[in-house]
Amino acid sequence: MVSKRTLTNLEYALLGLVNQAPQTGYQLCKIFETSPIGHYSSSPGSIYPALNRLEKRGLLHARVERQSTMRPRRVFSVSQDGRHSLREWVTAPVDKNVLFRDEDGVMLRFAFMDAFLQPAETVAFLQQLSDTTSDLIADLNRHHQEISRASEAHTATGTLALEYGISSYRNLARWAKRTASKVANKN
Amino acid sequence: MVSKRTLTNLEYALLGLVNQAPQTGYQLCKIFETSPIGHYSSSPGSIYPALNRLEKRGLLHARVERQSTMRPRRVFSVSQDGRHSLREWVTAPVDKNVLFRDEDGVMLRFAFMDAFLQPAETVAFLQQLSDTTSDLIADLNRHHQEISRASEAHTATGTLALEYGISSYRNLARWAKRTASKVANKN
DNA sequence: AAAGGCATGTAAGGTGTTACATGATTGT
DNA sequence: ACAATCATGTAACACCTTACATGCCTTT
Repeated sequence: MVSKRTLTNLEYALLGLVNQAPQTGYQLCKIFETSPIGHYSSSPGSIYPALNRLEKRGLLHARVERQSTMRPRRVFSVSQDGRHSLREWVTAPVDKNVLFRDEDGVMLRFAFMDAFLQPAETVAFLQQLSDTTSDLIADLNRHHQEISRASEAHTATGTLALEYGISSYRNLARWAKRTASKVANKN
Repeated sequence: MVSKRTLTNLEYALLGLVNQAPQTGYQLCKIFETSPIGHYSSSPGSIYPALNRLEKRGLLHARVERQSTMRPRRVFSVSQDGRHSLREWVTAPVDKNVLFRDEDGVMLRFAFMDAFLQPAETVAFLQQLSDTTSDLIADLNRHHQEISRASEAHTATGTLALEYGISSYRNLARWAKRTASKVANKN
């Protein structure tokens, strides 16, 4: 049994990008700089160490070019184990607590999903996401009622911020349903 | 000139909560456990060290009860410096990059805002938030067009995830405007 | 007198951030 | 020859997470 340690979102993002096409660390840095993938700063200082970790764990394989020089160039590609890890990550159930604590991570999974899943499976994921989100909304509504009933030292803007949170998840649920139809109708 | 080091969101959250009412570390732990404030796990292992840091920097003051025993109890309240820090944090302009990288932090600022600002100032903040969000949406739309035009190795779900991001900021802009009216109409 | 909630803390480990350092290649 | 860009890496630092340890107080 391989070590079950889970990866960070950054590591999964790298794995997912390399899975789309083999890349060097520098190219991956550029992608993070120029595209809104995740909300990381993601400078070389985090990316190269992450790539090295992934290589050490055997999820990524590096083909070394310019080998003789002191500044070799490494082109990464995803190994079997890496693809397996990615698939497990992408297909994991959408847990309510995970959704609450790490919505970015859930969307990251979705973004890399179509390298692994059939449209029908993607639709199922979106349906599950929509359901879990509804559960979360119910929780937040309960909390909203509680702080309204007991007029605590809870501030006005505090309540309004909570309402934003709720509207935010409503938007997620709407998007998930809309997108599920889109994907389904493309066959 | 006092050290300008900025605090973490957790530290600001603690400062803001203690500003609403003096609290012990344990009570603050309970608040994080039972309410959807921020998306932290926020167990004792992060809260107590954070409180100690804030005390060391003179932003929080602890009144010690049960002093003679080996397990004293500390009730925290916010110092002048602490209130000043909070006010500066809350009233800082809404920067586009900050909004993109740390939306939670911006909403946290809003949640603690009414301890410091008049309704009119809160409305101004929301207006600024709405404008900055529109800028961000424009950026994301540009990026969306780019990846549509150049049909790269960009995946279908990747594009859909980007669309979620855009819808998400649209929802934020809507909320900001709606909430601005609400606050304005309450005088 | 035992249980459970109140209350505070430490230690190990991993990760992200910033800033810095360095070498290779390409274009002008 | 020089600058810009390609390309990789390290070091210091701070923070969060998890797990663990400990003691006080109230209720039964």
